[in-house]
Amino acid sequence: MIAADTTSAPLVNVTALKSSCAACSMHQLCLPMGLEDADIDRLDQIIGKRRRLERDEPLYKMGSPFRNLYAVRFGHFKTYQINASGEAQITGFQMAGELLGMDAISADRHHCDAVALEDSEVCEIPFGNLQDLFGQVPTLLRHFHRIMSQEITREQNVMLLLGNMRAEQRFAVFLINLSARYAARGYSSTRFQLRMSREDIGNYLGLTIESISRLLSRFKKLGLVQVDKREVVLLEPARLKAMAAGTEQCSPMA
Amino acid sequence: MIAADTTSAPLVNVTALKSSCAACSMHQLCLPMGLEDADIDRLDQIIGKRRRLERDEPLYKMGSPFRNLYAVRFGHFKTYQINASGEAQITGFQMAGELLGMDAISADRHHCDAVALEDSEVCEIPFGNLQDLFGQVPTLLRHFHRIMSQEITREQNVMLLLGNMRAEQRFAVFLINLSARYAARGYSSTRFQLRMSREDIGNYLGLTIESISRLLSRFKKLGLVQVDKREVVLLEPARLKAMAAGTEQCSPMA
DNA sequence: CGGCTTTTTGAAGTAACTCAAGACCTGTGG
DNA sequence: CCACAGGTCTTGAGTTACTTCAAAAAGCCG
Repeated sequence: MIAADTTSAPLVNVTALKSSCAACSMHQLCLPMGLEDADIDRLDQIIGKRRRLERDEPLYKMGSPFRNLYAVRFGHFKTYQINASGEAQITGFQMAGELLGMDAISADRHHCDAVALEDSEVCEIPFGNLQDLFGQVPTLLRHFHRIMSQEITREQNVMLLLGNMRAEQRFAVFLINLSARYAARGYSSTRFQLRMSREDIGNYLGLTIESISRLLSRFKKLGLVQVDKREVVLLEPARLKAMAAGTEQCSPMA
Repeated sequence: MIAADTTSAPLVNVTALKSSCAACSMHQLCLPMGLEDADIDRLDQIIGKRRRLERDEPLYKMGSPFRNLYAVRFGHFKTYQINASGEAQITGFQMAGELLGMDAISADRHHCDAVALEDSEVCEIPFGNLQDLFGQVPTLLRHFHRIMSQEITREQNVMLLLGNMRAEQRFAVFLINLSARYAARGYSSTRFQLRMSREDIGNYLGLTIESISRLLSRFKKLGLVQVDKREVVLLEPARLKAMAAGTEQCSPMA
């Protein structure tokens, strides 16, 4: 359907795919949030080309030089760090409207790898140009600070999760978090596809793939969720929320 | 020695304690890093009064309205989140030259508690004024972005630690991290005081106080460190670094 | 000193891991 | 279309790293 874009000549590609924030369905969640039309135009002018990625294709690698932030247009990504012994830790899953690459600002090099979980598209946002624009559009600057701050609080929440939650609570938090993010994008909050493997989920939550599988089975048996391959239905979101908050728990095989 | 300041009248206090970044020993690590003298002066003009805190005194609480960022002048702080079930997770320890409160920008409310670990002093940095200054001093803005980005990467490193390191590696990372930060401040990298309790360390590392105590005993027995109360000497920093990197490990009681 | 908190150490328990095997899916080529 | 190979997921059995519980030792401070 859209294969023509990817096979066309580069020049056409760049031109055809030049972004327009105003026309993008994500603009109320993304960088241009709250901007006036005139300012959105100015943002459009500095935003680079779109970039399409296949499943498993890296958007950037740890250590590569930092030039752009990326806004997810559609699809999903994961970001992960690799330690000295070669093991990975997934630090986040990103979906449409979310910004990638902010960890690279401090050292001018990317601090983690970002990989597409499915066929996806991003807008390249040349950071140098964005910085120039900050001086002219204070609203944009403020919103950018909010986005960075939000990333900080998101990570603090993950630290809380990894530092002192039991497996079932971690998993409930994970499901409820996805649910809320899909809801914010106009999708169902109770029925969605997991775009990542069980292994990715386990890695992100500091658990093994087997634990995730068992957790899913348990939640299924308890009537909390319905699962078919990667399709998930949250049957009892309220109880899941309570579990995520830590006010309710389910015994290990009631 | 400096008690006179705290007991003097408020007005005198504010005046006497008005900050001067140029004169501050931390200015090459803190917000004014890399600024020209003229710009440091402009920063000085917006920076609020200093605030002195006693051990265990809160700097801000979760949910309180966000007005200021804080730069630590001396002393140490911890920041922590409290979940619905009332348990805390320490998200960081801050020392001189480090910035507190960036997690509050996104929601205009503080997202965690910050508490002094010992008698400490901070500079209040009214965020509104700082934002005004960003438009006039681009260097300052860029450095601010670097600081926020650095906080993001720091937290990603903690996620890596909590998500897939064994207890001994976590603890080695913790010690090496403190060592490097003291070194950057001109203090010994091999001999320093732990400003936080064993319980705080355990909480931060996702371990129990008993585990920390056992780890310390083991490291002591292995000749890696010397410990007397809260005074720590790193006897084999190279091996500790290797453990932190994951390239070396010590068996559970060799 | 005496009461308090913090730290250490030991013994027992357990949540989650590892190992292992089989089921299930998915895509490829005959 | 089926067969088969390679990955992903599930389930079970046994192990273990860390926790929990408990008690004593050490430090702190009025």
